[in-house]
Amino acid sequence: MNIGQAAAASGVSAKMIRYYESIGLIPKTVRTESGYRVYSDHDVHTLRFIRRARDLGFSVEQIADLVSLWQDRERASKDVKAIALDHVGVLERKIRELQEMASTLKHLARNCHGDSRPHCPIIEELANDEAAPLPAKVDAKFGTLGKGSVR
Amino acid sequence: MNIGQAAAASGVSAKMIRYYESIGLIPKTVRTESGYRVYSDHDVHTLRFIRRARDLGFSVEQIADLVSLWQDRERASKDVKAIALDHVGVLERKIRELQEMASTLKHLARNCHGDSRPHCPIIEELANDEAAPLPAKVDAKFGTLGKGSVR
DNA sequence: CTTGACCTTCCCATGATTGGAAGGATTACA
DNA sequence: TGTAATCCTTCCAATCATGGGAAGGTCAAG
Repeated sequence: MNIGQAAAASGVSAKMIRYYESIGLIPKTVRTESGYRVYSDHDVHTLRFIRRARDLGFSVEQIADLVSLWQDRERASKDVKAIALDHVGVLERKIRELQEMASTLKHLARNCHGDSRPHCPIIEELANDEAAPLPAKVDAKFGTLGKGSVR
Repeated sequence: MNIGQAAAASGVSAKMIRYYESIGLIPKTVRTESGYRVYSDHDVHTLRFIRRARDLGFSVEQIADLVSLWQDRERASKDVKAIALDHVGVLERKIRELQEMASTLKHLARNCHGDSRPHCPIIEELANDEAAPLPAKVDAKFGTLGKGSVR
């Protein structure tokens, strides 16, 4: 099957399939005479594995590890579990960080009349030179608020 | 004061101060004869405002809006509140998304022995072709799991 | 006057993903 | 068979906020 069909069957875009190939996450595929990539059901299965791992927020680097453990029938389950739990830790730290932001903002918003007058605790807090610095940022993975989806 | 001192006083790195200037978030500063940027206490105050907004996860675009509302003494507090609440919504969606990932993973990890044997429900779930697709991803801001800190 | 600490601009990298251009291949239909 | 639509290919650029580093100018202390 062609890359478009593999994309549809796996839920990974054709663009990303080529990208994953280029960085070595998946091996180079067979090509037709005219250069089209050809995928098997097995390849699609691998792509689905990758997509599911992405859906769980694993980085491509971690996915590479997971794929190789997946393909190693002798793997120790503790190696997989370690990657998963490490990732859970990262996720939970990030969640806490976002929760702090949200609760601070909700608190400020609750005290803001939200009318046409200028008085606004939100702005005042941002402008407050005495404000306690927010807790030091974890070396949080999860970049900043870009446009991408987490997928 | 020089950019390095302004950076130390505001908590915004010199690199980022130059960047904010280049994108127009802050105005171009006065320069010394030799080209050094010169900052006043007022500039530092603005930089602190920006840093606090960043700490709350606002995008540079939103910060530009917040800064101009801050400087508008006639602003309506509802305009500020709208930005804040919009951001709270984004934060909360993201939190929910991460919580789903974490809880799925914790559930899987709980059922993984984590020993030297190969059996591992985590890998099996990732490889499971019947797996229900995860809920459609929100057009989540907050990119993927990159290296950056949130700051 | 030298040394070291600063400053300047410019380019590059990050991570995952999308967009698009230019051009070749395949397919469907009249 | 001709042609148009739809695929595919590679390559380059942009995203977002940030940091790294090079090459070179400036300044202050010794």
